Amino acid sequence: MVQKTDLRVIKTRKNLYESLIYLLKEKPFEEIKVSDICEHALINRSTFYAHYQDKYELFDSFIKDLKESFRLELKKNKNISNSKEYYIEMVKIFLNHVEEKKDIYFSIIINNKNSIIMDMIYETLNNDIKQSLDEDDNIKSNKIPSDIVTKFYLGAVFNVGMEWLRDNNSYTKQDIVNYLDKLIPDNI
Amino acid sequence: MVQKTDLRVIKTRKNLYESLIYLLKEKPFEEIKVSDICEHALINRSTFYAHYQDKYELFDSFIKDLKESFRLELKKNKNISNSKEYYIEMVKIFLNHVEEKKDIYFSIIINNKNSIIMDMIYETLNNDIKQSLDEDDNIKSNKIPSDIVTKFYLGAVFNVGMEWLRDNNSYTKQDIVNYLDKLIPDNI
DNA sequence: ATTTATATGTTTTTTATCCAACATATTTAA
DNA sequence: TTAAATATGTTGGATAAAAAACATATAAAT
Repeated sequence: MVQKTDLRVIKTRKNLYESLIYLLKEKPFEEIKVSDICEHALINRSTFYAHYQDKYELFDSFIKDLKESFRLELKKNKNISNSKEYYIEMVKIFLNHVEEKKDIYFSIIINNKNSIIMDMIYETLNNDIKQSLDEDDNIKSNKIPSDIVTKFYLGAVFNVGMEWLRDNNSYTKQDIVNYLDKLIPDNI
Repeated sequence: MVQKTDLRVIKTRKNLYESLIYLLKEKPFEEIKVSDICEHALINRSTFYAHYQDKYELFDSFIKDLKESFRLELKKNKNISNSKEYYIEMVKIFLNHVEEKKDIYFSIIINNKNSIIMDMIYETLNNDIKQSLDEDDNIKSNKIPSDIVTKFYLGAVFNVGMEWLRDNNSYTKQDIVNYLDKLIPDNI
């Protein structure tokens, strides 16, 4: 049995994350000092260094956790990977996730860490599909190789989602879902 | 020199307060268990009891702190106590304070702890006037005794503010300030 | 009425965090 | 360019909080 993390550790990390997000809304990442983060988080600086080497490591760790939470949400998608329903469900989860944490994503975007989000999300989605393909042995046979089909729709869905994330106002979540529903053929 | 409180203590109390407020939005005070508060605050129950006897003491302490923060804001009012400007400024500070913490006040109100707020605010305002009268030796002489005048306008302003707090939608802060401006004579 | 489950308090030991002080680096001002 | 001010890392000792276990009390279920 995996023994669970000390509550104090959980709170310390939580506070540091939240402090970082808070400060990212105020000023660019490069201008944020470790001492700022600690001060706002009510964490002693020595404690900071007990957890992270520097603010970069904190940021990485934060992104890693964000990824993990996204991954967990994706896990709820029970459809088979190369089906229309799978992609539609995937994009819904993605949009909900981003909406829920829009403060965070917005902060990351205005700090020009755009590519980090893209990498993070793409990798998570991609792994999800991989795993789902492995678990699922009865994939419909097809003229086009399954991994090609996968990449094709993943790329498509991912790019539409990213566009929605960047340009936050033009379309509702439902719009996006509807568009994708029309774009993806019923039987892949 | 007064040595400052350990950061850990500050955070523990902060977490417990926030947890209480959070839970007060979900269910009535009487239904909230100490264990609920701790669980949501990520605080060990034994730590809770190191700070407070029970949830009632936590609540009292919370109200006390609320009062203190209100008192500090009031201190910024530099006008002399028995002047129109003083009362107008006082009501502005009061309205701002309530607006800023409306989540909290709302929670307290729906839990029928209305009288606690009223007592707390009235007492704070009243003390502020007392102190301000003490500090200020050149109060304008007047036919009516100064303390009567004080109680009169304090009661008036307080009651209007309370009405605004109770009935949260009918008037804007500016409305209230305007009405009071008309109701209070220019030279008291 | 008796069992079962939840909640309340309390205690001891272990540990994460705080604090304070220091040396070193980096930035800003004179 | 040098001095002053901020920021970064590190350390050892003090302490608040966590964990785990226990006894008691209250509420819910049988």
